[in-house]
Amino acid sequence: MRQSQLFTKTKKEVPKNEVSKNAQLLIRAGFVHKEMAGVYAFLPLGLRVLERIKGIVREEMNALGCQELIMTSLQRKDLWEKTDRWDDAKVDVWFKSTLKNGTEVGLGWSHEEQITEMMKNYLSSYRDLPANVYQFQTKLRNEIRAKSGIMRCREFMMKDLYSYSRTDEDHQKFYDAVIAAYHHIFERVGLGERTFLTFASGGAFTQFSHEFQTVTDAGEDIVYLDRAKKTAINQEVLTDAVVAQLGMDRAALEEVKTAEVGNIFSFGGTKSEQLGLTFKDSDGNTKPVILGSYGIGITRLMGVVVECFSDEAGLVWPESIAPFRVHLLSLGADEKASEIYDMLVAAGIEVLYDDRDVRAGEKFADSDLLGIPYRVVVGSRSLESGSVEVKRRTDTDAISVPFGALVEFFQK
RNA sequence: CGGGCUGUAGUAUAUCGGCAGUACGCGUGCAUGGGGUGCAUGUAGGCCGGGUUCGAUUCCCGGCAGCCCGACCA
Repeated sequence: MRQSQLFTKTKKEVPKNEVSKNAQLLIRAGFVHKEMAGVYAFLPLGLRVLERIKGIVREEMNALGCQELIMTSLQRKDLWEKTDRWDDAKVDVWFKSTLKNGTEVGLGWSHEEQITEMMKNYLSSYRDLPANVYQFQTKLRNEIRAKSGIMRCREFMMKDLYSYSRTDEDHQKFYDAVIAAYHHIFERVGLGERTFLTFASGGAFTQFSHEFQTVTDAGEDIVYLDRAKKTAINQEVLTDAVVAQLGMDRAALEEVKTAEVGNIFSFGGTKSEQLGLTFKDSDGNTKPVILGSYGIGITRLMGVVVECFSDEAGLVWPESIAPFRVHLLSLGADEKASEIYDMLVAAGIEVLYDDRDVRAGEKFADSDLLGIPYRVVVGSRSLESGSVEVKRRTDTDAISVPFGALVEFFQK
């Protein structure tokens, strides 16, 4: 894409009243627009990052044999009454509205009830199981206090997966496979080393749920980390008994601040019974479907990446989720730069080409702010030497690559 | 939901109970052209409502909005 055609602009000033690092940088770089507290629009560059994260998650979900669908934001009241979660006293994040005919509807803050109710239409025999479905959906939650930029919003993108299994054993097997897939996802977005499987409250259904917690000061959770085991215990369930049960040594646990990027739950058959989701097993008996739920906050994940990798000059995107792979800068060498741009694009490399008529300093500063992994500079020096300067966003020095070797450089 | 702070051009900020200033941005011109360049010039502002006052952007009250701390957070 030619940068002269990108409608967004960068800003030098940090937005007033915006303390969170991720929001400051994403707004300055033109990745997001803040509509109101906890509500952000994703602009072209931000959307590209979001889509790349979704792409990785989608690949991993599909590899588990999950099927993608999308539910609705408007939800029926009667569904939520079945599990006693319509009452504002029970769930305090509801946005609710009323149809013209007086019918009350809820705006989806979660889709467990709705999706499970729908699945009743399709799951009636053990032959229909297992079934695993997921979606990327905008969740609407009336948070009392939105904060931390895009990390805790009233409107945000979540991937939620629901598993329907025949037996506890089948369920457990899939649950473990999801854990492995989640590790893989966080690895791929660059957060693998600092993301830990964490034992957390299981609510009414099981003793523990599992969270994926990423170490960052921008987080809201406190977990106790066993680095050797790559697992942690959320402060909310930390007791001597729990530490002993999990075979950890309390003295070895390290207290760290983290952000929750994923959360997975086993519901057993309880929720299915509440909702009437049963199946006929091969022995002729009617049994509740065993249910699991698995979430990843896509927009929050993007915020956490920003928090973890950015520096004083701006954003730093891991290659796997960067909006573009290459940022091509023309310094008064538009003809040659355009030629290189066409060549790279033809080779299938995603390039943002800064073809604007602005000062070199501004181009460099913007390039650092946008955080695209590779910067390629074409200028008078290039024209003399027949090569371009290539620099990684995370490096301080550039290397020289001949014009003819450039495509190959980015293809490996 | 408890507590605290704040609302001045598109953005970031200053001043003041009596003509609202600066920087960035945006427009124009000239110069410049490898780390947000220089000079000149133009553009644009007091969140909303009420009160006090000769006069309110400033003081008071209410509303709305934003930020922070805590609580909350399948």
